[in-house]
Amino acid sequence: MSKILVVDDEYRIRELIKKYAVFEGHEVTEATDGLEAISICTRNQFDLIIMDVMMPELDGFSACREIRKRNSTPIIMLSARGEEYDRIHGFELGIDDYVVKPFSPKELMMRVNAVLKRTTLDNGQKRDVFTYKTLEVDFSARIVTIDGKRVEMTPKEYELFFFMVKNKGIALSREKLINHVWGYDFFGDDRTLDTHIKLLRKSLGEYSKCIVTLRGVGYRFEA
Amino acid sequence: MSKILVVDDEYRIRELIKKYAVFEGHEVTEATDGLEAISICTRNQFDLIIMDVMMPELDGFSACREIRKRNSTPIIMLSARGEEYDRIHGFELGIDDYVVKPFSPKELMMRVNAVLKRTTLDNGQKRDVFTYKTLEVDFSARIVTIDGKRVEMTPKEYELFFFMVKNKGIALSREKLINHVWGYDFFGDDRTLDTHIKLLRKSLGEYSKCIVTLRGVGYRFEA
DNA sequence: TAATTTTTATATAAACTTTATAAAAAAACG
DNA sequence: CGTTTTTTTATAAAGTTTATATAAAAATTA
Repeated sequence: MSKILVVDDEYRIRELIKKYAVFEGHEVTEATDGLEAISICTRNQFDLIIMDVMMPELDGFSACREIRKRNSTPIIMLSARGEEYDRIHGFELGIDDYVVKPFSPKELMMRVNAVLKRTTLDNGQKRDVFTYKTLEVDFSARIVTIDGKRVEMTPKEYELFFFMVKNKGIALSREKLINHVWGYDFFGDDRTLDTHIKLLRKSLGEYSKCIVTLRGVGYRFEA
Repeated sequence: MSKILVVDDEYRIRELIKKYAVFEGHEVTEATDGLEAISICTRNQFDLIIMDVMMPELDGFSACREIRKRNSTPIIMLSARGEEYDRIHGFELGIDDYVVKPFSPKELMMRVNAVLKRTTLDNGQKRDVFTYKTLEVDFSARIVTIDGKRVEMTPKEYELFFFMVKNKGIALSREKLINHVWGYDFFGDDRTLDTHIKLLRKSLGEYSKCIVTLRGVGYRFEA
């Protein structure tokens, strides 16, 4: 059983999806446009969002972007054939899958279950995953992947990276980073952090630029 | 849960907003006019202010301006259709959003949540952001943007600017600025501050005029 | 012993301060 | 008042310092 948010301005579509999803044992919440979807998402945590691209008030892409600023709930997009092909296929927005309208409810449900399976652990708990383009950080499994390929990281690299990702968009002072990764009783060399940042950047390849140096302060992870 | 201040002279409107906001899990404080709003704001810190434009004693715009002199709490304005279109849409007062009266409580709540989400970090903490026209200073991220474009600043520029913005509208003596940015043990040249003010003004472009020279005293940031 | 972490040493790039000069404002003076 | 002098701030450029990146060696840990 998963909590699903269905976002579509057409009542008929919402009901159709709801019917099938409830039949599969899921709990469904509805929203009629992007604005409402965002509003609901700020108050509730869903396991999956099914969202139409074309909607009044606020379109699906914009809503998706807004929602992703807060959390990384999996999103399946519904779109008319040929509609915004690039944006759906691009990883920019971190869309997990898409279904072309008109769709067969059966096919949609297959995709829904596939996504849910990806984001659910064997023990039924939800995976805590951060996604940005082709970079995936699985906090539950302590696994980082780029383009689907596993990125090996040493314990210190993990700690440093996870802390930065968890605090993305926030300026982190060298002191804060050291205190968190090495502990408050670390009196080591000042270059230790640099070295680990260097190793981390090397591991991150093309995403190394996400770690921004804040001269005189520390570092910040941007995504 | 956020702390919201509702400012409107009509009891019915206040109660309506309060009912919905409390339902969404927020904590609501009420004020009946601009004067009272300012008074309350000097004693309390809110996460959001919902304020009517037309009020006795002191109108919403004036109150907004006064409040913004002290802090940059997000503000949503309520206005009758066609009322002061320019001032609401202009960035002058730094209004975050507006809703036309009569409004649907549902729509207002969506906008409330949208604004609150914008000002909340991933970790749930409030983002510390200052906004004036198209100038945005994100203290949490240590990022300055103008027209949405990033403005790169050196550490000293940041320190100087952040201190001035935090003390906007206040005359800051050269001594005070130097003590804060360079520390009390700085015995450098007197031109050092000038040079950094110059660099800062260059970075600020059109907003350079916000840094006013107070001959014989120091500088003041105006916004 | 291999993997990982820390330290050391050095390079490099960025940022800071000083110097010198120009410009502007205020004060002094006739 | 208008002009000159003094004081203060603005600006540009050169010189100096500092912070971080990087490589490699040493130490630690598993």
